[in-house]
Amino acid sequence: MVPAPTLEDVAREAGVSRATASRVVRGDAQVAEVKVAAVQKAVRKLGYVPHPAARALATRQSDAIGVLVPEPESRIFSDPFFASAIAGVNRALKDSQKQLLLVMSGPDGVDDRLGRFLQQRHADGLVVMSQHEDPTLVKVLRSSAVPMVFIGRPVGINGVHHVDVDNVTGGRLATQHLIDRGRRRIATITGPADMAASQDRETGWRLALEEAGLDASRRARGTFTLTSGAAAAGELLESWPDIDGIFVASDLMALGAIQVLHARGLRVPDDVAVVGYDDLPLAAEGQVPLTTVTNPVGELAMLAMEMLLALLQGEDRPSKVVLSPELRIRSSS
Amino acid sequence: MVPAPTLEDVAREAGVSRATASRVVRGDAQVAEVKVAAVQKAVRKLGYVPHPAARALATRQSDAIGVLVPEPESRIFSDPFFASAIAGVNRALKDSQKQLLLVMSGPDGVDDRLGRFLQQRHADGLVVMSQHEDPTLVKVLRSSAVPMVFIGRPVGINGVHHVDVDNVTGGRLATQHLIDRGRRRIATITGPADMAASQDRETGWRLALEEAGLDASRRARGTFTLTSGAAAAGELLESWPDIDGIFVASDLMALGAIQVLHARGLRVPDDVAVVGYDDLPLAAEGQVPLTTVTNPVGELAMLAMEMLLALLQGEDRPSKVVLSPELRIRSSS
DNA sequence: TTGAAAGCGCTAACAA
DNA sequence: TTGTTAGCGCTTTCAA
Repeated sequence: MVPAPTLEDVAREAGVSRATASRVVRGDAQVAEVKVAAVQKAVRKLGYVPHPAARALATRQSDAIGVLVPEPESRIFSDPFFASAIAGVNRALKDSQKQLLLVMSGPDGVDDRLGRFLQQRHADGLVVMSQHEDPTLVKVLRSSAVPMVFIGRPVGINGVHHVDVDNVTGGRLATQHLIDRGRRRIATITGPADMAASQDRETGWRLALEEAGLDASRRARGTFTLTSGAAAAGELLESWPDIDGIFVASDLMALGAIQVLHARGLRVPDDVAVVGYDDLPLAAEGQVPLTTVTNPVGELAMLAMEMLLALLQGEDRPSKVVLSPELRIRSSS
Repeated sequence: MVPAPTLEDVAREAGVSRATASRVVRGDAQVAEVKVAAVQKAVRKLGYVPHPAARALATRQSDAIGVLVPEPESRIFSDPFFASAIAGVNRALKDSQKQLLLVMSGPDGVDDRLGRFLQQRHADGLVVMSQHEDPTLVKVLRSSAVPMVFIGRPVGINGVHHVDVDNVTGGRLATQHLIDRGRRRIATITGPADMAASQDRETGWRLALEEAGLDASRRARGTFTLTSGAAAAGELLESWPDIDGIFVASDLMALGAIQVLHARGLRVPDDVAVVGYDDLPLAAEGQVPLTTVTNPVGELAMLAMEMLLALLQGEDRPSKVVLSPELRIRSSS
């Protein structure tokens, strides 16, 4: 294994100093045309590629961005939410030459690996998504000096940059739609209690019902997974067999819920109207095309990454960007 | 932002030389008990964490392992195969202190980012999965000196370390089972033609049929996705309406196929028996619990990573490990 | 515009 | 067992 060529080699080959070679490689300002050409030629000839570790050491930057997803792999790779989010983040990174490091929590939750990761300055910045109200996480994040942008409203941390969609309005839109369709006994299946998105969507549901003078007690909790949606639907039907509409806080859970409704011989939307959330491609394709609320995760992720990159450039950015959700009416309601 | 403490600081605090401090931090051999304690105390007091870039520069190692998945994000995050594989790889990495770098191809295929990645010695080793017969990829991989282990039979590269399951036997098991169930007009839905797993499973199907003196022409191609399975099933029924059994090369495709069968009023397994492949959790949970062939991807991935780690240690390992698949009989056949 | 030289934080001979 | 010292490959003053 021949040792890779170094900047020194390039400089020698081009007949210039290492400093000049470095300048050319980085595209840095004023270098005589002739020398630029000479260096570039040498780079090509030798197949030179800068050594990231050496560069990192000298610049005290890593040229990498961490994407923190405090969820176990099993969820990250099964929930389309993350596919969209990571794709969006990647898109924003496209022409920035930075590495993306995906930091997930192990099956046993957030361990000290994250803390080490941050301290080791593996990454110049951090995008945090799907944050839970985890005290350990909050502490680690708080005590870190690494610039970060959250996707979704941060819990337990104030004054931090974030991008979000208005989930309260989303929940309200969905619920109001059910009311407009003439439904009166409207339940909800929520996400995990410790996540901002869950809380806000539920709040939207409650507000819409209260304004209409309807009862807002029919509620079951899920965890944003398909099976949890099915389970929650079962609970709901157990406690309130009279339900005629459900606002489900995610499409995946809605799909699970519909399975259960069908299994009990209930028709959707005739007997029970269902509205999901997220507007996944899956939502439109299922047996019963799902009415749902848009959740522009990809766009959100892209915005977050752009914001982070700007922050790293030293630019001043508003600390909060909020997008508006829209209702997509299909046949499940 | 206070500068992070360096080894120098630790050494000073502990009253030893930098070399000794380094030895203690690395757990390296003989250092007097007293000094070990002193250094450890200093480390704790200062909150010292080694700087990976500096270490990488000095050791000429990155302490990171690349996991190459030449697929677009959209697939990686929607196919449970990758969830299992990455989980397995992670498990093997658990107590090895190494970073995992996930290298995906962009939406437009394998670009030069991978080449750069390898040249930059971002990773000490590489685990390659889901390899296609992509000439660019093959060339890059071939010309790289980085130790690598493939998951699945490598295509276009010889003599490289890999772990695999016996997909020919898998296809044969599935097909033989259909034959044993009395089916005689047995079709297959294959995966992409340029992937070893597809080729091998199809071969198993063909061999089983030929041995039984049955016709092996009923075939349609999919791409391992649910929708492609549905489409392929449609094609099959179009061309051979008499089909009474289908061996589908992945559970996801099998699910899609069953949707189509149901849509056309065909009962599973009464009219058409279906056998999938992969034994995903999903397979057992669906409306029709799926007969399928186990595909211990997680285990495979773990083995691959262990093999790679051993290789990096300079250990000698057999260049090939093959696991055996098993049939799981459920109600779809 | 260029080059010399001093680090960045760590490891690893080598010598003591 | 310990410390001294010379790098690892790059960036970045500073002077010329």
